[in-house]
Amino acid sequence: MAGKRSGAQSKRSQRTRSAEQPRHDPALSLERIVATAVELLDAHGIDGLTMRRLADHLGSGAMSLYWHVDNKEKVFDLALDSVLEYRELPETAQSRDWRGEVVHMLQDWRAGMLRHPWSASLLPRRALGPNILRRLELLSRTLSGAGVADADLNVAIWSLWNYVIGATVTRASFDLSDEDMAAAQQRLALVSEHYPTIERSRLLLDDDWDGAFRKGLDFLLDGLAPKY
Amino acid sequence: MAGKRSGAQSKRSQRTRSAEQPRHDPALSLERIVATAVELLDAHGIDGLTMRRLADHLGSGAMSLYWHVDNKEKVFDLALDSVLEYRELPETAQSRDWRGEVVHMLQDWRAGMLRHPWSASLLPRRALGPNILRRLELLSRTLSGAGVADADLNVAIWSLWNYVIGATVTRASFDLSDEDMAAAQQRLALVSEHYPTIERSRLLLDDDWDGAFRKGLDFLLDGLAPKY
DNA sequence: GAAGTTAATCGTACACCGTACCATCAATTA
DNA sequence: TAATTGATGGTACGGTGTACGATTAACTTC
Repeated sequence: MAGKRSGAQSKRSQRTRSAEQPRHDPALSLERIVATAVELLDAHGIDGLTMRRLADHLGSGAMSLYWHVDNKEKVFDLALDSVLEYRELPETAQSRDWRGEVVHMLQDWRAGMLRHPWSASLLPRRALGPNILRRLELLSRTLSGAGVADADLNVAIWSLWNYVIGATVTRASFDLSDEDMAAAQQRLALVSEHYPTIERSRLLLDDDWDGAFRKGLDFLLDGLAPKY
Repeated sequence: MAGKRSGAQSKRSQRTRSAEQPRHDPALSLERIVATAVELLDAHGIDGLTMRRLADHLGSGAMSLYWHVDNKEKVFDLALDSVLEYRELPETAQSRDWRGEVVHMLQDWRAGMLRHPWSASLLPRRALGPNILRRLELLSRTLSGAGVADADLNVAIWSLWNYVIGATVTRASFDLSDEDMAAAQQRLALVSEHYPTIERSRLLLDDDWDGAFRKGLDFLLDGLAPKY
């Protein structure tokens, strides 16, 4: 099988030879493609990204994309990963306040995905991109530095990961159109009837999502590392 | 706008008048449609469900489905919700061992979704179906009965929810084809190089997902309700 | 009975999708 | 100059969701 440029990451790239352009310089590039894909996803949602539309916005023909990208799935992969870049806190100053670091990174994680709600719905079906791995590595290092034993690291990381992903996916699923929101409101009427405890705790009405995320995260960290 | 049978839940149904058939009895029914959709999703994954194929398996024409269902999205909604039915533990015996109850229900939740991996990837974009609400109500009631104050209930529920959803979505995303698994293995080679801490803790290699889920859940419950 | 209404089914058609295949052209290399 | 390669894109194919309208069978009302 294999397309024209399958295998590793294709593209020209390193080859320090000289400061010459590859050939002319190509109209398309992976970077431009991914950036435009993210724009389209932001603007029109996950179903609003089609190869033809993407090509249009890039001023090229649809099939030209396929020289740079194996298929549409890859575009999704790249778009998702591009949203998950993370710049570390400027001054780590040697592991001081590990808890603050963890909270910061996880809040940033969530915030980054919520800025692009489609990313949450993309997540379930994709493997781990490099940026996710980088975040996991960072998290591991921080927890490890805080004294968490290697044997416990696994569970700790997964717990935090699960919490963040779940929170993000959930929050994103509530970012619905006004129409859907109206339907949801309507459903809440039924809720009060059949689900009294939910009603009493105002579970679905309280919209301080960020605060709830932070609080729950604190509880989880309490449970994970009561001794540190 | 509106299709022929929009509005509430359509269908004939209650009307206790007499034990007579609605008309003849229709070849199609919401129940049959949903059940078959779940079969197809189980067998061929999320992209394997098309209206035409669904109709074929039901022995009907594709457009016939649209009398019972507004559109394909609704089929997904119904399929997802149908997977999330829950039978309570037979003998609740008045709130004894609330923690055991919570763990049971959340494990069941996760297990149910993992039995139908497509359900996890469906979740992010759908609103709360009745069965999810029922589970949330149950969870609320149990925690409330265990003494959690109404003010804290909100955060507690969301934390548990987040954890379960995240764990399920993550686990499901690793249920990939053999081919994808091979690619993942290959990526692990790079991991060892660039992500030493991940490598050391064997984060991605340890596959005792169920155990990790249980342990992390315990940690979370420890943090949530240390005093109960 | 007849006539009208409604529940339910489905064939056809349309716009759009991802992408295989192949032709094309510009720049580089020989 | 000729050959090679990087990069682009037109056309076409098989598939999708579903709008529209025709069709039939059962029930309701006279």
